[in-house]
Amino acid sequence: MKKDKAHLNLQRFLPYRLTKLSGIISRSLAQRYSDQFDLTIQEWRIVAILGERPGLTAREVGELSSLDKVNMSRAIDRLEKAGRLERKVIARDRRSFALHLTNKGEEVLQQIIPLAEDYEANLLSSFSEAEIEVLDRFLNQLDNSADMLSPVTKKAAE
Amino acid sequence: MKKDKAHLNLQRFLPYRLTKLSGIISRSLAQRYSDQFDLTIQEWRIVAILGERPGLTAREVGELSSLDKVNMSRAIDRLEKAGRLERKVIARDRRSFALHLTNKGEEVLQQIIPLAEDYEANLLSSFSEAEIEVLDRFLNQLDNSADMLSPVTKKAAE
DNA sequence: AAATAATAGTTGCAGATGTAACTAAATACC
DNA sequence: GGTATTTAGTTACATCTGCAACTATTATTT
Repeated sequence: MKKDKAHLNLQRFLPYRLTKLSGIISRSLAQRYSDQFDLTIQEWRIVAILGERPGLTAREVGELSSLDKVNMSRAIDRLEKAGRLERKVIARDRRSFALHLTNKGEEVLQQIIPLAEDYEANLLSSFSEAEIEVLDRFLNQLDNSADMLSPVTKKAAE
Repeated sequence: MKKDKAHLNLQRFLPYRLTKLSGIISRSLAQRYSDQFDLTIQEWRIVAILGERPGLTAREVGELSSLDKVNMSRAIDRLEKAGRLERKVIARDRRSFALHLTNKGEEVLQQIIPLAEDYEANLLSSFSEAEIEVLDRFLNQLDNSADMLSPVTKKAAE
């Protein structure tokens, strides 16, 4: 009698597909950032956030960039040493600093933004406007489901 | 005169969104696999592939699971030590082995498949059948674009 | 068929990353 | 107001990961 074995096609398994896709994209972007600006992806995220909202603390930037505090601490160190970011003392809370891009940091950001936008546009070049909106909605739906399915996490990073 | 600074909203940046999403999903799945089966995601991929196609070599499994040869070598070691996989000598090429799941490995696979399918179904619970097809197409389109945009890579893993 | 190049897989090492412990400061509690 | 608890950020340590060098075997070249 034939045993009914369950089968699973990995190549069609959504978590695998997403991880693979995001890996390819991340490696490709990391390469560009690193080659041209000596910038890691973590640093890029921080710079991007601070460009929009200067003066946030490490914790706040971390929340917006999905980086935990250890990652933040290290990336901020590197950015500061590279002269791209500075910490300003906050009077009312001397545990944290207000983070600001320096001119140098701002310059990097201004150079890298078109590059990032260009990359994104290329990724989406086969999508119509309407499809991009649908994709956007799909990603939000997946985010929501994924959050629901996540064990309650004490990670600071979300 | 106002400086025209470029802005970029990280939260809406597709590579960021994909990385974040895939990270949440991967961590969540890794947790489950690890808790219940003491299995890493790499090992899971290998087991899943071998369940469908026993007898492949490490290189072949690696291609199908996007794992490079170093990752493969290590994961195969762990699976073998756990008694979940065995290597069989191939007469015509003594550099490689034919990989097979043991009964133990097959058992793990049979237990884990429903869990994985259940997780995926939950991820997609807010999607209609038609939407799932669209999502599938979108992911393929993104894969294609991402591949085009990747620097020619000698990675064995794709 | 000897020499050369290519391939499969392993291992050493270095850098990256995550967890947990730690310090300093702020907040809550009594 | 003083003690206990929580929070922001840093650091130490252990693990993971990726690259490059290596071994063994097979394929190619001449």
